[in-house]
Amino acid sequence: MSGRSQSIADTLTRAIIDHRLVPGCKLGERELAEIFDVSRIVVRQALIRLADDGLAQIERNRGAFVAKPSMQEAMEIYDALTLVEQGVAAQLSDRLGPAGWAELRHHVERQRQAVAAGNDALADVLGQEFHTVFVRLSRNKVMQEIHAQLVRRTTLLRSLITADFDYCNLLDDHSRVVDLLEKGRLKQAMDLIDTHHRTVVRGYIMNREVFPEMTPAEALAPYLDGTADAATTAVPLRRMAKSPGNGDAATHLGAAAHLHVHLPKTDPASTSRASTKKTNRGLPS
Amino acid sequence: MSGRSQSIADTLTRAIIDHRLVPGCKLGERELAEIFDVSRIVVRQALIRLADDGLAQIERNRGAFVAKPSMQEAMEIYDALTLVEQGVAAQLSDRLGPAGWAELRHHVERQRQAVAAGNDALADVLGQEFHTVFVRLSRNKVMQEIHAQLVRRTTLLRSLITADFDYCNLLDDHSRVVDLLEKGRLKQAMDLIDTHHRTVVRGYIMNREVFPEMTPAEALAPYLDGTADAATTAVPLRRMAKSPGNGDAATHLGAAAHLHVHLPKTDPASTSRASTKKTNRGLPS
DNA sequence: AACACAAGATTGGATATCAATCAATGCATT
DNA sequence: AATGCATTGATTGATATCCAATCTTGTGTT
Repeated sequence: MSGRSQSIADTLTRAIIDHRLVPGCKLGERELAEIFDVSRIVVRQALIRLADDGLAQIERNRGAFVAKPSMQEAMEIYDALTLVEQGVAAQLSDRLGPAGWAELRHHVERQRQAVAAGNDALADVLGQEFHTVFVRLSRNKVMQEIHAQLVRRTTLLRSLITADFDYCNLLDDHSRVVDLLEKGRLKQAMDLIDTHHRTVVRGYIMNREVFPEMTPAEALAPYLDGTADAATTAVPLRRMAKSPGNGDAATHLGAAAHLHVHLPKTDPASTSRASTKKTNRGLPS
Repeated sequence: MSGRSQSIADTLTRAIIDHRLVPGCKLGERELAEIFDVSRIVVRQALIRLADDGLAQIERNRGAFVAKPSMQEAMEIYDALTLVEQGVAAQLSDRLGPAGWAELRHHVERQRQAVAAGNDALADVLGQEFHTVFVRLSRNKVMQEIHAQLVRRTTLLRSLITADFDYCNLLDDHSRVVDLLEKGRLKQAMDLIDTHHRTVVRGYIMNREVFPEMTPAEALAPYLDGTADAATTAVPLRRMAKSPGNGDAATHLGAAAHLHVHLPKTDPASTSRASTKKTNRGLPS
């Protein structure tokens, strides 16, 4: 459909929701232009798209940075997401046919099998996807796009927080929501959706200072080389599971990695490198 | 915050929601660059913003056009708007304090006075604003932005349709929604919001072919000259009221105005000039 | 140590240029 | 006359280069 700037925006979006580009990371025009081998103008257009999507923030004469939402904004994003999904739930409880309910059940079942098989990465993806499938069944493309944007922003948020979830409960929620809706117990289903998201947010502990573990060039490398399937090589979903051993991710790329993060002038030594240790990189769903 | 491209995007947005730039109208880069006295690149960035907002559509190697949503998309936009406002209503019924209710009542009262005074233009604006104020009281900026975008798109839709509303009922709806919500009758309030929007949509008769009455240069002229307050000179809200006399708008700018609209190859004589006569240019609220 | 000033770097934007693509025109053919 | 085809023109997508404004940094002075 569109040209280079859209595909670059897509790549950047992907890198951000994969947590390869973390909030605060500077997205320099010249640097990205070299990485993607395009002119600065195309990069600028891509950055405008990211900013419109809420994933980047452009400061006049200072450049673009990966968005670093405040705790307030995080709450608002989750509130909006809850509102949208509750509304969709209300629509589906009226209008959804048997095929739709079957698709939802099938999806939940696939996730359950992934969990049983210990395939946490797949379970994460399916857990995310459930919400997308849910909204898609509303057959409202406008709503889908709004929801997808909110989901992208919640995914960005997870770069900023140290989470502490009970995954089993969250997984069961999906199943229970489908059950309640199909039985026409809309009110309970909506309450459960609310609780579902509140559970996620309550587990959030924002540590606003995030240190990138790689330069943009390193972060974007997996998405660039030709026809390589990004899904296999690029997604670094390293789930820490229950063993809070020291994250290897922080070290195997080397402490020598440049810190391309925009920080206020607070003394950088006070926030020790140890604070970057994530207790959880999984995706709540 | 941002530079020229944002302000140009704002101006174009304004012109579109004022119905000075109608769906299908070509937004040529070179033409706009001359009008705004900037380079094509800045115009392109502005057009990207418009496209992200759903107000323009960019076709590769063909250029940008004011968006021309299908009937399907129109329904989806209104569904999404209903969903959002119902959700906000649910939140407000729980959380809104006395000051909030007072603000809503005050706003309704202002609109009522405007109607009583026969100031239809002001009543239109206030009617639009009610929905914005309503959502603002949720104190959720993310939701506000989503809602504002949907409202812009509904406003765009009104360039495409021949409407047939009962304005008195629509005005009363606002008042009744506030009453119902404050009394805690959430369900009824949500139904009324649904009915409110359905009433608007049901009045829609889309005539997909819209003919611009002026060139982009003419359409944008009022927004350009320096410090002139656009609100006074630029908004051409010519309400046809109950007298369906032939719209003067179609003639006083001259039939010689260039037709800068993108049309399929259907013979242009079949859709006679008379079909552009609008029976209503007012804003349902 | 605090402040002021100068140098460097980055962004925002203009201009000129080029290739690719689409639309329209005109011509030839049936 | 109508249809089909090729050329021409116009517009977009994109690049390179250049310049002004602004921000950051580093140095020097008090």
